[in-house]
Amino acid sequence: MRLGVPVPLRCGPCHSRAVTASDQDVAGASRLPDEADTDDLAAALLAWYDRHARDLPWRAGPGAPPPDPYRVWLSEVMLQQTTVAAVKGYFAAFITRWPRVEDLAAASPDEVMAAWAGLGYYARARNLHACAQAVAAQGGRFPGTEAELRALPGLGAYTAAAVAAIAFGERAVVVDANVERVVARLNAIAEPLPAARPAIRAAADRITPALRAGDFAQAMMDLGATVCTSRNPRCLLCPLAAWCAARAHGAPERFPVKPPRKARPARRGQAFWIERAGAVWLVTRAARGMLGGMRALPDDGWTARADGAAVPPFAADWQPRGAVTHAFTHCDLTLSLWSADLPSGNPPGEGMWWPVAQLGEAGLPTLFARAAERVLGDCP
DNA sequence: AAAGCGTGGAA
DNA sequence: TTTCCAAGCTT
Repeated sequence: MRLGVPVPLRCGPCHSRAVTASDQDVAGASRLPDEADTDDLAAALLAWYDRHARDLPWRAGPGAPPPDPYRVWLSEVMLQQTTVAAVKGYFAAFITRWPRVEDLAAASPDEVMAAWAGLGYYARARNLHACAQAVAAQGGRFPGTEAELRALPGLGAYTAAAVAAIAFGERAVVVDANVERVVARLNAIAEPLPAARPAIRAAADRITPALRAGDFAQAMMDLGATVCTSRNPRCLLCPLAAWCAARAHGAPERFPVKPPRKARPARRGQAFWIERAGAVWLVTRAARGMLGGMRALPDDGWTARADGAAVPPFAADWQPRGAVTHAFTHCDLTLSLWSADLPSGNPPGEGMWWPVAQLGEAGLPTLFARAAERVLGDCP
C-alpha cells in the first residue's frame, strides 16, 4: 500500500517518513518492501540526488540529457576498483589527448599503456584500447543495450549496466560495491559475501526504477560514497534511513558481512638499472601477469608467488642502490636495486634505451617509477 | 569459480 | 603504523 507521506521532490532526510514498527523486524528478517514502498524509496533517493549529486567531470548533472557514451565508458573503466580522486586527472588527460573513441582507437597500444601508467590494474588499459577499436570499427557508436555492451572487452556485469543506464537511459540493474553495501544494509543481509551477491542483486533489481535509471545508479553510488560509507555511516543524513533494516538493528556498519582477508606474503626481488650514455635500459613486461604490458626495469623474475632468483642479467660491477617497498594486492614486495654502466653493446634480451631525462614519459608503473626515483636520488 | 590483478587515501 | 578498500574483469 502507498504510504501517506508524499515524497518530497527537493528535500533531504528531514521529510522522510518516520521509522515505523514494521521497519524494525526481527533479526535478519527484514520484510520485503512492497511495490509502492520501493517507488517511494527510489523517489526519495532521486530527490536527494537532485540536491546532493557530486559534480564530476564525466557527468551531465541530475536530470540532464545523457552524457556522451564515450565519456561514460571511459570514466567507468577508470573507476573500476579505483577512487574518484585518482581518476580525475587521468580522465582529463585521456579526453584531452583522445577526444573521441576513434582517436583512442587510432593510438598505439604503447601510448595507451603509458598514459594509464600509475592508475593500476593494467589489463584495463589493454581492454580499453581493444574496446575502442571494436567501437571505432562500427562507426564509433557504442551499442546502446546492456547485452551488447557486455560483449565488449573490459565491460563486465557492472560496467555494461552502468553505461546502458547512464549513457542510454536503459533500466539496467547497476551493482557495484557501493550498491552492494547500501542494499545489504537496507535489507540487513546477514549472509557473507560473495554468497550474498544473488540476493543483493535481486534486492537492487526490486528498487531500481524504470525512469531515471542512470540517475538512480549514480545516486546509489554517491550515497554509498558520501553517506552510507563502509566505516562510520552517516545515517542521520541518509534519505533512505526510514527503509534501512540495518539501521533499525543499530549496527549498520556490520553489513555487508565480508569474509576474512588473507595475509599478504612478503616477497623479495631485484631490479637492475643499466645505463649507457644518459639512457637506461627498459624492457616491456609480458602482456599477462603483474604489470602486464608495461615498461619496466629488468628484474630477477620475482612474482607474487615467489621471490626472484637474485641473479643479475649479466656479469658486471653491480653497485647497490638501496631498495623500494611496494604493496601489491597479493604480496608486499621489497625490490633491491642495483646499477651498472654498459659502455657498449646491449644487455641480453629485448629492450630499449630510454633517455634518463625523458623517463617521465616512459610510462613506468608506480613500482618502477619509485625505483627510478630512488636510483636518481629524487626520493624523499 | 576462486584467484590474480595496482594504487593511493582514509581511519 | 597497519589495515582496509574504491564505480570489477578475466580466466
